[in-house]
Amino acid sequence: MQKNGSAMSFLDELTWRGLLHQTTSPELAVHLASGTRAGYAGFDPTSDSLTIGNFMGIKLLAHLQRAGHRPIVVSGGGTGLIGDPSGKSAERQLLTRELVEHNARSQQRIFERFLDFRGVNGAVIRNNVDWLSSMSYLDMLRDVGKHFSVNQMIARDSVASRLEGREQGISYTEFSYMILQAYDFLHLYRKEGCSIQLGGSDQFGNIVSGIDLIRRVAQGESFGATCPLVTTSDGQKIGKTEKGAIWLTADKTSPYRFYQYWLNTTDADAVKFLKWFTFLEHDPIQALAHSLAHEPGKREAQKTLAAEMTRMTHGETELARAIATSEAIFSGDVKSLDAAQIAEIAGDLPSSGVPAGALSAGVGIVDFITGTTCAASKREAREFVQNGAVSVNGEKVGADFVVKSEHVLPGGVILVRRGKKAYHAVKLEN
RNA sequence: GGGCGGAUACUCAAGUGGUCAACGAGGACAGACUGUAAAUCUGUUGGCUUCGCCUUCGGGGGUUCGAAUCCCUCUCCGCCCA
Repeated sequence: MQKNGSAMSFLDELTWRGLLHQTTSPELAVHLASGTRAGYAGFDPTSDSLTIGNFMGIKLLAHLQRAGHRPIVVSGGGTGLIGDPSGKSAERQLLTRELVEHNARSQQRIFERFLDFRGVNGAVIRNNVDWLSSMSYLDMLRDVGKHFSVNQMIARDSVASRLEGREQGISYTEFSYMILQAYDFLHLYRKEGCSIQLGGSDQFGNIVSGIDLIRRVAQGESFGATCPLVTTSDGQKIGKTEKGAIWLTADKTSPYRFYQYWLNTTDADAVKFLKWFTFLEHDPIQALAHSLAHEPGKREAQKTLAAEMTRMTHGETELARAIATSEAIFSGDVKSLDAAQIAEIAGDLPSSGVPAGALSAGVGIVDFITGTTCAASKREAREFVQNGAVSVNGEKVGADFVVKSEHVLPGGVILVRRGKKAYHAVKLEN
C-alpha cells in the first residue's frame, strides 16, 4: 500500500473506475493537486463488523491515500447513538451505548487491512464520540444549530421522505443527525486539518451541510466527493444475499464463502466489479475484459476478482485455502482427499453433527439431510432427493440411499451437497 | 367524535359459505442446458407418520353440517365528514 509517485490523481482514478458520482466543487481537483490533504469517511457502528457494502468507503480512503493524501477513518461512536436517517424508510431502534462502543472498537481491525497506518500520510482512526459526547446541548444549539435552517433541513431527501408518509415520521433525534455529522466535519477541519469528506451518494446532503458549517463558523473552504450507489446489473444491492450480507470478517462470512460470492459474479458485472472493488490497474483489467469477451468459459475475470478480494480481505493463506476447498468440492472428487484436507474443508462449510450410533444402524437419506442447511424440512428433503439434487461425498444418491458408517470420510465427516452450490458437512459425534 | 373502505402465504395480488393449503405475478429453490455465468424451458414453493392427516387467510368470539368468505368485537391502516 505504498504511495506511487506517478499515480494518477485521486479524482482521475475514481473517474475511470466509475466511482465518482459528484463533487461539491470543481475546485476540488485544484485543492488536491496543490498539496497533501486530509480526507475522511464515516462508518456507522451499527454492527461489530462491516459488509462489502461498507467497503466502498474504505476504498475511497485507500485511493485517497494512494494518491498521496492522508485518510481519516471516522468511527461514528457518537452519531451511532443517534442514527442516520439517510436511506432509511423508518425510525430506527436506538442502540445501547455499550453496543455502539463495542461495535466501533470491533470495526477498527478491519481498516488496518486496507489502509496504511505508517508514514507521513498514514491513516488515523477517530471516534466522534470523543468530541460529541463532551459537547453540551446548549453549546450545540448556540454554536452549531444556529447555522442550520429548519426550512432547508426538512427539504432534505432523507427527511422529506419521512415527512410525507404519516406512517413513518421522524423523531427529533434522527432529525438532528445531520447537524452532528456537519459538526464532525468542522471538528476535523479544525483539529486535523481535514478538508475533504468522502461518502456514498446518499451522503451528499450531509457533506454539503458540513461544508456550509465550516464556511460559516471557520470561514474555511472544504470539499466533498461521493461515489455512486453500487448495484449489480439487475439493480440489486451488492453483497446482499438471501442468506445475509457478505461481511469483511471471517467470523461472519468464511473466506470460502467470500471467495465463492465473488467467483459467482455474472459476466455482466465482472469488469465493473473489478474496477469498483479491486485495486488492479487499468491495463490488467482491460486484459481480463478481453478474456471475458473471448473466452468467457475460463472465467478469468471472476477468478481474479475473487482472488484479489479474498487476498485483500483475508490474506494469502486464507485465499489459498478457499481456492483449494472450492476446487476439491466442485470437482466432486472428494474421496481422494486426505483427512487433514477434509477436516479443513469441513471447517469452512456449514456443519451439523450425527451420533455415531445412528450411522451404524443406517439413516435414510431424506432424514439424514433434513435439518441441515441443505433441506429445511422433510418435504423439501424428499423433493431434492427426487430431483436428483443431492449427493453424498460427491456421488449422486437416490431416494433409497441409506447413509452408513462406511460413508464417513477420513476426517470424520460426511459431505452432503444439494444442487450446485449448497454444501454441508455432517460431523460424526460420539 | 361520525361515515366508509381495507388487513390473505417471502412480496404484490385473487378469492366474498363447501370443488381452498387457497388463482395469478414476482421472488426464491431444484432439474435440463452451460462456464459454480446469463437467458431459456420444466418442476417445487405451510408442516407431517404423504394417495391420508394437521395448522394457516390481522386478534378473539359467534352463526352453520361446513367459513378466508356471514355476524359481533378488538387492534392497526387508508379515505371522507366534524
